Amino acid sequence: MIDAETRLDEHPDDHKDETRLWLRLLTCATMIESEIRSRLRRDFGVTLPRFDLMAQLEKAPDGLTLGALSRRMMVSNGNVTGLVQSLLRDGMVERIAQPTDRRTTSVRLTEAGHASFAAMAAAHGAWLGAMFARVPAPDRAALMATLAALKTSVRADVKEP
Amino acid sequence: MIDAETRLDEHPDDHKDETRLWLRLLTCATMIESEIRSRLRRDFGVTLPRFDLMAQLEKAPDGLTLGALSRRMMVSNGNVTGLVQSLLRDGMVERIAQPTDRRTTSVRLTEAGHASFAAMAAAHGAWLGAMFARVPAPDRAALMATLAALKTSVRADVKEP
DNA sequence: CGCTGATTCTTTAAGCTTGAAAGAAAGCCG
DNA sequence: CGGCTTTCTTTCAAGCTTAAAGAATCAGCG
Repeated sequence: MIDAETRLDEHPDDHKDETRLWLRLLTCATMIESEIRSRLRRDFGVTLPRFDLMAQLEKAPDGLTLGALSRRMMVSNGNVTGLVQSLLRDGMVERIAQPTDRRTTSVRLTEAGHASFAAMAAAHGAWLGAMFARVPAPDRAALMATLAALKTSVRADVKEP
Repeated sequence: MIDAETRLDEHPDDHKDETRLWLRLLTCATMIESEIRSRLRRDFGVTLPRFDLMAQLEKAPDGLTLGALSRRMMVSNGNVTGLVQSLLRDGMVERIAQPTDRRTTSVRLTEAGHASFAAMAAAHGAWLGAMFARVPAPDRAALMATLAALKTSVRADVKEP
């Protein structure tokens, strides 16, 4: 039993540590996301998914295809279809005719969309600044680096069968 | 303009750093959550919210009220009602008569629920172990600590007007 | 040219989620 | 005791989300 117990000390099979770490990460993300969601609704009458979509378009002045939006937002294709349709109704985004490939339809922010997003982005940044305020600057830098490593680690595991 | 520029160097008003940090945290959480969601569906035919609810009950052998479940899972009350109803139909949980307070209804895992959850939890732990495998152990410890600080920081900001 | 397969978007059904409102039950207090 | 507040659960509408299936287009190839 020495082998089993020795391995247990250093590489426990129950993965309790990883599970706790994951739950803590999830708790932080959920807390922040819930708070941002409710503030966006309260102060701007907008849902979080629509804000996220507009944020992607803000970073791409030439517009994005629905597929590109789907990949960047890490949501399904059909999801993006519905979000774009509702943003079209509200006049926040517009479609761009695509002569080269008629399967794709690109989308970009309208003037109204840019203006609306600018106001929300300012508040959004201020909220995050306040939420992170009590985390020391060096810890933030370390967090940024470790999360990059985690992203790489997860991606490697997902890609391998 | 010296004041403004000086302040900009040390406390930029756009909160770009905090926003990037938040987006990276969100990306990690979303990647892991999506992967776990699809594996739970593929291997066990169960949805992530139901797994989460069963995980809470597993940690509370005496059962939990719906309100306690709602707070621990950080979701709305009505959400828990629906999840419990569908788990009741599947025989995974059972209600406990509560003589002291007839407003509350406690819920706990059935035998079938315990057995079903045990199999899923083992796989769940193994998945997380693999996803975190490429993150060095010291970094994990630091991550754990910094996330605790972040949790405190966010909670403090949320509670204050 | 026509065929085949891949890509892209849309649609559909089922389930999840919130926020708000309603109802039931308990506790408090004059 | 009666009224008030709080707590807990449920219901409801609107919107989000996924997975899977379908439709349209493109690209390559015989």
